[in-house]
Amino acid sequence: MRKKVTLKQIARELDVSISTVSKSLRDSHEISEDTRLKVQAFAKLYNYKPNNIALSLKNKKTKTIGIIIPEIVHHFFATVISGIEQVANENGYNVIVCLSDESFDKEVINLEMLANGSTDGFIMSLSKETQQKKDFHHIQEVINQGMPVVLFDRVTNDVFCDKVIIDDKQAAFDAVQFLIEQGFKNIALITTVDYVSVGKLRTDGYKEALNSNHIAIDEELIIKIEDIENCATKIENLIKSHNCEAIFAVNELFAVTAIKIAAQHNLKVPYDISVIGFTDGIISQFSTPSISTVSQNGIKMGRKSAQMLIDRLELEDEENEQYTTEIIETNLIIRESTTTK
Amino acid sequence: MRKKVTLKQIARELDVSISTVSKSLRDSHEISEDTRLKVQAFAKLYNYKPNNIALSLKNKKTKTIGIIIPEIVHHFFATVISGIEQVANENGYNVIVCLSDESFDKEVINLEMLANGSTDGFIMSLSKETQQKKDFHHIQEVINQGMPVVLFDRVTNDVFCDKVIIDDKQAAFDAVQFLIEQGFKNIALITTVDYVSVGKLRTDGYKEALNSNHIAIDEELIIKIEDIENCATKIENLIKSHNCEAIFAVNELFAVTAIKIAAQHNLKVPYDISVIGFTDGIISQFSTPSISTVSQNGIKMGRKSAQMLIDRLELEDEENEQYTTEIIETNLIIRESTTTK
DNA sequence: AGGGCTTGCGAAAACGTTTTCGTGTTGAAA
DNA sequence: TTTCAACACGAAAACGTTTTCGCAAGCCCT
Repeated sequence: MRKKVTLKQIARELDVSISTVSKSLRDSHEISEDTRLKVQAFAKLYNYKPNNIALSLKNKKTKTIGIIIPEIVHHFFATVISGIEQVANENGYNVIVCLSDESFDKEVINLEMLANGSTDGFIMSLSKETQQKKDFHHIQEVINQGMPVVLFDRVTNDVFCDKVIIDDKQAAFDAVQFLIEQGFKNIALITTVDYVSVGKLRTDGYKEALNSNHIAIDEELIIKIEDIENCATKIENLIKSHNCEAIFAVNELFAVTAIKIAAQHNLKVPYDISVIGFTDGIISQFSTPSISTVSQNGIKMGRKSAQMLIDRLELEDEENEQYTTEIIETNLIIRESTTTK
Repeated sequence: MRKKVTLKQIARELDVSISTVSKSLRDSHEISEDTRLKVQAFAKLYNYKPNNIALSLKNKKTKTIGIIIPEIVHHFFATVISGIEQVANENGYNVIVCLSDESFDKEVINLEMLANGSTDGFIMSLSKETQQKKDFHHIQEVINQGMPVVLFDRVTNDVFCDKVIIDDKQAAFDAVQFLIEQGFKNIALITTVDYVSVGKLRTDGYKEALNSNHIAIDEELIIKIEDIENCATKIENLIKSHNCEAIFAVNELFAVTAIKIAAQHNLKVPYDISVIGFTDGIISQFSTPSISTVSQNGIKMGRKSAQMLIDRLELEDEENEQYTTEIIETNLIIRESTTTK
């Protein structure tokens, strides 16, 4: 077992000082070519690589980005991480991933754990519980300590920092508008409870689309799902009791579940009901029928978030207090789950 | 902006030495109750938290696990990370995630980057390119330096370390055996090229199942996909040219693609063709028809990997050279894509 | 020969901890 | 009064770097 070699060991072997070794390896002009080459050869032979931890301590920079998200087993979040990782790597950063599991406490613990020197900044998406409690002191705290934070997707207005979002309301509006243009009037909405920020926004977009087309909002056609486990009966009732012609679902799971339940009642999508979902994930692409959906480009979102964070990290002096909110465009992908009336 | 407070600053404020502060906070009996309480109160007030980097440098332990996987936008890998993260968190470790993107070079770069002090050990799954080149010197190198490595799923016999796998061959055998028991004889295989270790093993299992049931292997019924993009024609040919009654696919994507293509040719699954896939991901669960599949428990795999790594990290003295290979059980989940003949 | 410059190198501080060891003060025992 | 232990605290080393500064030797110029 050949342990990693340090400057000190090289110095001892070659009978020079540590400073000389360090300078030689960094091609300092202070060192004669003789010594420089000798040291470099030796270092190469023993495969010397500087210790990152020591460097971090010295430079007060870890070159590491902390990511805190609700869960990773979720195609959208996975793509975002993927995007973050790309840009991070391009800029010599590593990413350290923590999962809050939708729990406020875990979010706080993870944040505090990483804030003690482990990372230079954070990219986060809020947990459901955090959004519900509206308690963001932990985030404010790390910002006060001078660590930049970028919030994405599930954000809040209560903390000032850079943000990357999609225009959820507009995207929902567009989707519903599309359905209306296909001739549908009785359009149902399957959404989340209101404290989930994106769910609320998409609901707003839905309502606005109906309003601007002078279609009355029928509250019976709107159902709010708390947990996916026992949503079946609610959706069942929706499909049976009303003659809904089309459904806008605020995520993939709701969309595919609706399609399944419809099928169980001998209603074929899209012939009997049209469905549009949200998020272009695996489900939308591969289910039969494939699902028309609002595509939010997770990779792009991740890349943008990482770029904003790194920019701020490498600015450092200017103290640019101008926080910006970046909006990633969405687009409607029309597949097999929609048709015209 | 209130920067993080250090021992030194507390010491200066209270006019005591750094040692005294450190000892007070660690409840040393060397310190009088007076000073101890005074220091603790002050530290609490200023929300002192020890700097992780400094601790890492001192202890030569980072309490961080490096994960290197081919990609994260893949349900299986996401579940594994999730499992790793659970156990890591329970034991006070963080995880730092790097993606090789199926590239050998990126795998090497990431490994070397993290090996310079950033992590205490690694959990990896090999990239396709690495498996193709059969070059594992980078992994051997970090092991030689005394950092434990756990390989999972895509492993190799050429490097000695702890491993966590499923019994791919047996699982494939079971799946095909099941099809045979349903009365099918013309069973096709959609698999990967041979250098993907798990693909090869699953292919072996398929063949063995046929053999042990005295069914001749028809090479025309076996197709090997290199990249998913243009596999359509191959699968099309398979479905059209042969009267294959059932298909065993070595992953979800192949399975769902086969079902789609079959549908395009007016062949209904499972009435005309039965299909079994591999990996119980989103696709299998939510596509219509839902897909019978071999379920590999990613969470369990991740948890086990993390546990093995941490065990070895915290053993440290015993130099236990006994490497073990853990096998995670799989089970066949029968859904709508299979029927009896 | 003396002053000044360049060259080549080492000592030491700094980053923030923990821990070992030493040391001065006190009180009590001899 | 001397001796000794207990007590309370500080100095310093260590982890592995980088970088500033100082210093000695050699050279050139006058």
